[in-house]
Amino acid sequence: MELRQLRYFLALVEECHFGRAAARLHVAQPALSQQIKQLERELGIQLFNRSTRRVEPTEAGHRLTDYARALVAEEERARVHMRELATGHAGRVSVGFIGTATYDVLPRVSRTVRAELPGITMDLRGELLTPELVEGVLHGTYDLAVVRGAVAEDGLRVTPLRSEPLVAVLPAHHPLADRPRVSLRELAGEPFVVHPSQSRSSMYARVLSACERAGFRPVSLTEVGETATLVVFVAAGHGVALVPRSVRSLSLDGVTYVPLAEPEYVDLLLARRVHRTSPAADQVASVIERCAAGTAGSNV
Amino acid sequence: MELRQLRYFLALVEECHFGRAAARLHVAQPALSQQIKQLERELGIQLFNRSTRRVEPTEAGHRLTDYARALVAEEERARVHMRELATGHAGRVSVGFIGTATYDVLPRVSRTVRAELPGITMDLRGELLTPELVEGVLHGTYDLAVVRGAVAEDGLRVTPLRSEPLVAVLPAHHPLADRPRVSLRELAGEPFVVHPSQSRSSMYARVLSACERAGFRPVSLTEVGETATLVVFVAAGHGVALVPRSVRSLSLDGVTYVPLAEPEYVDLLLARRVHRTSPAADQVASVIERCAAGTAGSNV
DNA sequence: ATAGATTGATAAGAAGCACGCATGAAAACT
DNA sequence: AGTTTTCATGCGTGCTTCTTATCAATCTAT
Repeated sequence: MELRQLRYFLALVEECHFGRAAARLHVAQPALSQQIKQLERELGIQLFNRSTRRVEPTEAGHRLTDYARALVAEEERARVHMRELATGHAGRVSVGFIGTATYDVLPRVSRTVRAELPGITMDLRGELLTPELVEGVLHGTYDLAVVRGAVAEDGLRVTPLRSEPLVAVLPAHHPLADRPRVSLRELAGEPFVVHPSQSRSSMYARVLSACERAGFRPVSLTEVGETATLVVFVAAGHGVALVPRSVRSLSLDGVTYVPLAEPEYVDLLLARRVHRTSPAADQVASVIERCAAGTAGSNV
Repeated sequence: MELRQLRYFLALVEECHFGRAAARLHVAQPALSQQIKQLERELGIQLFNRSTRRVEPTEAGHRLTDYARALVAEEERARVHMRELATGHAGRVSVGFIGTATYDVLPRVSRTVRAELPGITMDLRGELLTPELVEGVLHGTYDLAVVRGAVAEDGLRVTPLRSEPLVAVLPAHHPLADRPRVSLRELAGEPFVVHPSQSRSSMYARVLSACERAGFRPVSLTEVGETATLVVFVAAGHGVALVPRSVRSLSLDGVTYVPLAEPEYVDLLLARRVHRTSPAADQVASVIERCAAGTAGSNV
């Protein structure tokens, strides 16, 4: 039994006439006769009572009609679904975000995809570290990753999303907290709360190099795993911190974000696989590009 | 998209290995590769990520798996159903019964078919007249008909079911009602209740010819359409009647069935189409033959 | 009743498709 | 580096399906 035979069969059921059914199928009449006959032979039962004057389904023919319709309809659904997947209008896409994009880009992307690509199911994870994101994308755990720092890996395509200035995170009661802007130099004596070291987070190196340019090394460093924790630590008075401007989305009592006098920028990047890329992931990638660009934390 | 391709596809999904899947399908490996590739080309989307070391379904492949399973399962159900129809284990069979078989053979057949051929749906009609039964069978309204009288029609195959003696139907207060048997001659003066004339019922002619052999013509005739009505009329005192012995199944207050002294027999016949016969109808036909034979009203 | 029209079945040749074999290329293991 | 495993490709073959031509049966019309 093949779908083609069932399509022929259904046409004949609906037309009750070999000639017309064959015309509708764009085949010659003998082809239809043969295929119906073969179907009957395979199933071991007559499907039509036919004379030169009348063609009508037998009981078996009537019963088979239901199955044939169900099969052809299911095929059509499969075809439509595959088409959606092929055009990127459906699918499951998993995206990983580093900590400092978790509270700003992630929710925007989630909202936009839900609105514009309703067929796509998102699988979002935030507060991740660049190394695991890179490996995750290469390994297939994530289709896309929003990372920071120059990532150059084989099999990975990395495109810039935006560049944003660093801002200082200060406890609300800090003497500098009310200033319109602070110079990095003024934080020289402060203990710092930073993202993980050992190149697990690119922010760690970025913050330390900024301090170095300002002519000092932080007197003490407290490492925390997540950006949310970092802000909480600052609120608790464990020190100060430098974060990309968009982290301001994460507002918390007892914490103030103050722009830096120095032009220190960090880049936000989108990483995707070179091979094994899905159309749905491409669609989501372009949404991410728009979401990151149209943000308060954009360049300048 | 063809079912063969989907079967290949499913084998590959399950084996995740072209060689093994091909072996399971009893085809060479290149054939499988080509068919999968063609399916991918037709659907416009990659279904497997394949290297020389690993084969695994893409997301599209995973999604298609559900559809493919559904399609193959539905095909199997269709095949099984067609097989049942072909072997006569399923189907719808309509059987028409003449009046005098309605209260005896019909319920037996109904019960037996339900018990022995649970897949067959019966469509039973009783209290019909031979002419409409014959036309009904030829026209396809009925697959089988239980009739009386010698029916010889083109396109109809008629086989004897049984022969049964006529018995007299008398009102309970009738002087002859208590006799172990009555001679037809003794009913000469009685008004008769009979089945329809004008050869619409074969019983009409049968009863009158029996009377003629006994040397009389009934003084009056009341025609009724249904056997049940006939018995009711006798109970109401409108006259006496002759019916096949099996009508005794229809017992009614105020009515007695008394055997005839004369050996007057009527035949019960099974009529079926010569062409356009279904296996299910054949199965039911053999049930009818058994039910009619193993009856109190059987010959002798 | 005979002729013509309609319609499905059949036969034979052509076209298309799937298949098998041989082979190639890439990746993993020794 | 050599060997093995495994999927892809090219080509020839055979089966399947299609088309054309024709037949047989049935209905219609004169």
